[in-house]
Amino acid sequence: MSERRKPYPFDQIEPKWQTIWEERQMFHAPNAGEKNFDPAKPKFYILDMFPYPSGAGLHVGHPEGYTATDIIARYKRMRGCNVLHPMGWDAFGLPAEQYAIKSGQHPAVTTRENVAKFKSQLKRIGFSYDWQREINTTDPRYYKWTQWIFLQLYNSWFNPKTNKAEPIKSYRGKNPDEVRLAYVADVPVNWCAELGTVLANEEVVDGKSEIGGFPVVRRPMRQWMLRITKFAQRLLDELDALDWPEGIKLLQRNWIGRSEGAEIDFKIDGGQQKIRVFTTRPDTLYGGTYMVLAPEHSLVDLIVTEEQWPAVREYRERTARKSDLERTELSKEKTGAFTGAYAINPATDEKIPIWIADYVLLGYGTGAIGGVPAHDERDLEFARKFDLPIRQVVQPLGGEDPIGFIGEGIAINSPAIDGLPSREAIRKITQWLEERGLGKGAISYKLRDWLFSRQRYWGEPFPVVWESGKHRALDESELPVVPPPLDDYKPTGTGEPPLAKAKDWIRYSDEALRETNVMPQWAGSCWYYLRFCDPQNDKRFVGEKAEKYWMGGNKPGGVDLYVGGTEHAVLHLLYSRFWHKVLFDLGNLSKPEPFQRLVNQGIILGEDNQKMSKSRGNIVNPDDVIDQYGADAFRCYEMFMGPLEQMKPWSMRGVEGVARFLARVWRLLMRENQASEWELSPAVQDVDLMKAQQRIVHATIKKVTEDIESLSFNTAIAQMMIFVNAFTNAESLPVSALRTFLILLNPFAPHIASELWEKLNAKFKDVRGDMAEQAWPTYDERLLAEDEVEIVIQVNGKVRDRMKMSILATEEEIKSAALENPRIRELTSGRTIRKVIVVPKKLVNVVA
RNA sequence: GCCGAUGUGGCGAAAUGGCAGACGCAACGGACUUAAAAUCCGUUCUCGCGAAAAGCGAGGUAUGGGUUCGAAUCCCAUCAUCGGCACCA
Repeated sequence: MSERRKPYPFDQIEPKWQTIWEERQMFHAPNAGEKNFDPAKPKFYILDMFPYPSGAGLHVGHPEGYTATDIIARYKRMRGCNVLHPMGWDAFGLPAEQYAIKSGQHPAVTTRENVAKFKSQLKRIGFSYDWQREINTTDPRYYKWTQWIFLQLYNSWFNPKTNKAEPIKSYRGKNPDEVRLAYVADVPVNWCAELGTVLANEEVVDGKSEIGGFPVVRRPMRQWMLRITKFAQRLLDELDALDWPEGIKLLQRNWIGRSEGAEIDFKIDGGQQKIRVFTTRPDTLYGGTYMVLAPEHSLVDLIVTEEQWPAVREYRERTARKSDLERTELSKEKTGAFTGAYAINPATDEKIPIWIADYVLLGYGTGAIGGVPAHDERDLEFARKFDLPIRQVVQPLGGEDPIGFIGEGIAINSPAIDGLPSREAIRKITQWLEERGLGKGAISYKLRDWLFSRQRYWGEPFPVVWESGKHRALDESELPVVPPPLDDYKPTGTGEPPLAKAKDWIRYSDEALRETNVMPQWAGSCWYYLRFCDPQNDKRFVGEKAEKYWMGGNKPGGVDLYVGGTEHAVLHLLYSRFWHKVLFDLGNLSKPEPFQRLVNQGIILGEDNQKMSKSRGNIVNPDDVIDQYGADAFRCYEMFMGPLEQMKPWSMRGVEGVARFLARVWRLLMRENQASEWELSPAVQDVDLMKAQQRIVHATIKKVTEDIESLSFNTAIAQMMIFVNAFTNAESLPVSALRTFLILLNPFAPHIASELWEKLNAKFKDVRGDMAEQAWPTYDERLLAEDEVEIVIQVNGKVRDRMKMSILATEEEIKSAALENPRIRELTSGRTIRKVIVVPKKLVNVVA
């Protein structure tokens, strides 16, 4: 790099202040009982989504949200809050392990290196994290409690009567293993051969693994599951009171996917069994001309006839081989097989054929449907393909084609409900079914139970052992369960977890073997915000008092502001809420929700307006930016780019512009003497402010304060630029105005603000203390007001002239002044003035 | 296909019912300099009438309509881009 002279010595002052902050531990937030804890201060918990420390290091997208939260954190401290602003590492899981496998090093080693790199990068940006609270999900002192939470899930059940999680002891049924919130099931899972593990539905995108983009196939395996579906209704309802973007709430609602309808039992013709179906349109029951089971449905084996057996078996094998991708790609063409069996439509008492088809999913509803081809697109397509009868039972209100009509209309050909509009028909037929014991109203959710085990090495081991084919949870006292130091931790590829290779480790006792699956990546991040409240506690996952204090307040959610990317809208944010509710129900937490306010930062694109990626070569590394322009410029540019939540492209020119602004701030106070040393400018004097100066000082306080509160950092910076432009070239610079300005600047550019503050302190004795200890200034609305304002005069909405009026002028005075204005008179002459609208202090509109 | 977000100068953007383009970038001109960089000052939406400047007029916030004295902002329709879901019965 050329030895261009730096516009101001950021390369010296930035490390200097970072060292001072660290030495004095200025951003440590004391808990109750610690020294310097002030119970009079209100708490403010502001949280970033902690990163996966990948090998690539930080890119400029990470610090966008982090800078926003840091500004708020520093601002809130100056406003007298006790601010919890922590950082940690989400270091278990697939990305870390894939990287380790690629680089040939043990994940523990690469994780340690990556954490060190991320931490040093974050420190260079000057974030005011309380590093005493740093946590790492791969630390046994941390994952001990992740395992402990798993035990809480294992040892509890969801009581539908109380609508709460309760200790398993309160369960009165025979087999508690059927209701535990953590349970084992043989289920068709998303198996990714390349990654050697199963994945959660949420981790599969378009039939490929979210990480790596490898093919994923369906395959039945014995897995640990978490009964999140029991909480579907609460996860839905309790969204309402959260201050989250509506879009994110909607994503979660859609993911949970609640539908109201009915469950209806169809008798099998000539058999004892019943097949239960779920439908949102029980009013179309009379139109049910056939029935479809999911190919994997357990009743298929029992009902299939001799002659149809080969065709059914062939079809089932074919669908089982299909990956999710194929199943959706081939969705245009319906497939299926006839079982040879018949069911009785409970409304019409007609015999209808039972088919299997892969457009019916085992995991949703009851895994079976009554086919109503006239009023369902998919059923219609299926019926046409296989030549099944189509019977209209809903009459559209408009002139639409009744066949394939899926909207609401009037029930026809349905004796029990003929003539009723759809909604009423639904109510009536549901009642009709209930009276006859044929069905009942029901609610179904798209949300599935959470597949919680992974066949990998780099994750939390389960605190579970197996004894004569049965699982048993370990006692709390046996935690943490530490994984063995395996040399060969690569996935086996067979579905057997790598931990199975540790022959000594898995032998728990003569009778018992350890569970060899590990928990998924999301486990550690599900509760890390709780651990931050009390990270050193080795008696409890979080101390009661600490949790009450930091997660307290009068809203349902504990964290006051949570900033992170939209990509976690349904994964992390849903899982966290689920765990939180379980822990809350069991009496371990004081609030039902983790995060009160959520803000998503937008993605930062490369200079070419494309998503940053290695292959495009458009990645910007924060270290390079800081080398050239300094951390303060980096921070300010990240915020000046545009609204926080918006997607926006990076621009090095833009960084330069912001760096110029900071250099102007520096030179406003400092000048270079003949020995090329920086010294305080003689223009800085202890003098009173002129009226115009006072006005701009107070306008800047107002704008910056309000903009920080509304997270509009870009316009806050613009206002500070206006301030500097206004004071540049002033003959004398009142020290009080500069002090106020530096306080406002401090959350954005803390290094330069601290340094200049120190320079002022060295010469002027008017104020004591460090920059970071100063109180946030307040503004006086009276000092903002000008004596005179310019008022725009419009004729028919078009600006025709302006005039200066006293701020005190009445509406009447403004009106007559406008009408007397010669230009306006000229323009309105010969016309009748019909109306005059006066907006005080702003404008007059003459309607002629 | 369904749901959601966004659309304003050469570029990032501001203004959320009252002067469109604050602030910054870029470009151009000037000052300083032997020169350059840096810095400081100024100009820059489009078209028309002015020799030119000042000035004046008209148009302009994706497109077409509407509400209103007044619309980037509210309503309806269309188009484009981005994101999510996608046989969920």
